Amino acid sequence: MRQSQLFTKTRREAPADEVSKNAQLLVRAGYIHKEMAGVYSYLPLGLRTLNNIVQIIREEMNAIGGQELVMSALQDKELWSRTDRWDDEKVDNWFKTTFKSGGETGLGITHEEPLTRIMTDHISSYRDLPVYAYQFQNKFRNELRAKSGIMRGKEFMMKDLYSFSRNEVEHADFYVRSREAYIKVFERLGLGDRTYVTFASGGIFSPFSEEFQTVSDAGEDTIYVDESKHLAVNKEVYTDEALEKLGLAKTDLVERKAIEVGNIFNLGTRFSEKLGLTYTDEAGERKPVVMGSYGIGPTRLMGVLVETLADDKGIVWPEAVAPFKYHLVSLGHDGDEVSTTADALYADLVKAGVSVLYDDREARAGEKFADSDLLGMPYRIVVGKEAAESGLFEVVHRATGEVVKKSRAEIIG
RNA sequence: CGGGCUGGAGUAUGCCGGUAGUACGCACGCUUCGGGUGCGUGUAGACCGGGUUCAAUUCCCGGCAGCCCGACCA
Repeated sequence: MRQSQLFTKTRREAPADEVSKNAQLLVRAGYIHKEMAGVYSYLPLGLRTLNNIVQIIREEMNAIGGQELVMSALQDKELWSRTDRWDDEKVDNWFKTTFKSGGETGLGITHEEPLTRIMTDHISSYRDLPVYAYQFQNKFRNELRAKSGIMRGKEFMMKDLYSFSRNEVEHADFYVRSREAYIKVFERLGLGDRTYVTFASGGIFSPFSEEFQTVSDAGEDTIYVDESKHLAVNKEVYTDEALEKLGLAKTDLVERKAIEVGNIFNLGTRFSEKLGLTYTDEAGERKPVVMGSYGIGPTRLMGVLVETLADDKGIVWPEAVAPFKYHLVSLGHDGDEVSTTADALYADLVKAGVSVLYDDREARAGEKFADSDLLGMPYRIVVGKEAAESGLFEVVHRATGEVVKKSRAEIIG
């Protein structure tokens, strides 16, 4: 993509109404636009990044048998009443509204209920199980206080997968596989080293659950990390009982601030019993389906990546999620030899299918470099006089600043 | 939800009870061209409602919006 055609522009100064690093940088770089407190739009560069994150998660969910679908945002009050999760006394962060024809609806905060009901149409025999279904969708939660930029919004994207199994054994098998899949996701995103499987409270669902916590000073949670075992315990369940269950010793644990980037829950038969999701087993006996739910927040992850990897010059994307692999920066002017060389290289890269953002704007080198640092592509290819003459291009690694000279063929290769 | 703060050109800000200043941006011209070049000209602004006052962007009240701390976060 030619940067001269990109409608978003960078800003020299951070917006006054943002304090979090992720929002400041993403707004300055033109990745996102703030609509309201806790509500952000994703602009072209931001969407490309988000889509890359989504694709990694999608691949890993598919790899463990997940089937993608998408459910409605508008929710059926009657359905949620059956599980006692409609009443404001029970769940207080609904965005509720009314139909012109009368009656209430709400914007989806999560999707256990609708998916369980969908499954009642399709599951009736043990032969129909197990089923693993997931979606990427914006969730709406009427938080009293949005904060931390895109890491905690009122509208945010979530990947939510739900498992439907015959029994606890089958469920436990998938639960373990989902945990492994999550670990792969965070590794691919470049967050593997600092993301810990974390023992936590199960909330309303069960006594315990597992979270995936990424260590970051911008985090809201406090966890206790065993670095050698790469495990952690959330402060909320930092008890002798929990530590014993995990085989962790207090003396091996260090306190860290962290942000929750994923979680996995055992749901048991709580939803299937209330909503009538049963199947007939081999013996002809009707049984409730055993469920689990598994969430990851792609938009939050995007914020976490900025928080943990950015430096004082701007964003630093891991290659796996960057909107473009290369930022081709031309220092030429008015069709001179330098810009002709850059144009030719750009054409070759596009032809070869290489992901590249081409800064073909009429601007000074300093401004272009500053913008390039801010935008955070993994590699910058600089085309100046030297490159035009020698045919060797400076390829600068954004994260380390390391410079390597490469020929056109080597870059495309 | 409790506590605190803020609201002015597109953005970021200084001052102020009486003609709203600066920087960046943007437009035009010249200049410059490997880390936000320099100069000139132009462009553009007080959240909404009420009150006090001769006079309110400024002070007071209410609303709305935003930010921070805490609480909450299935």
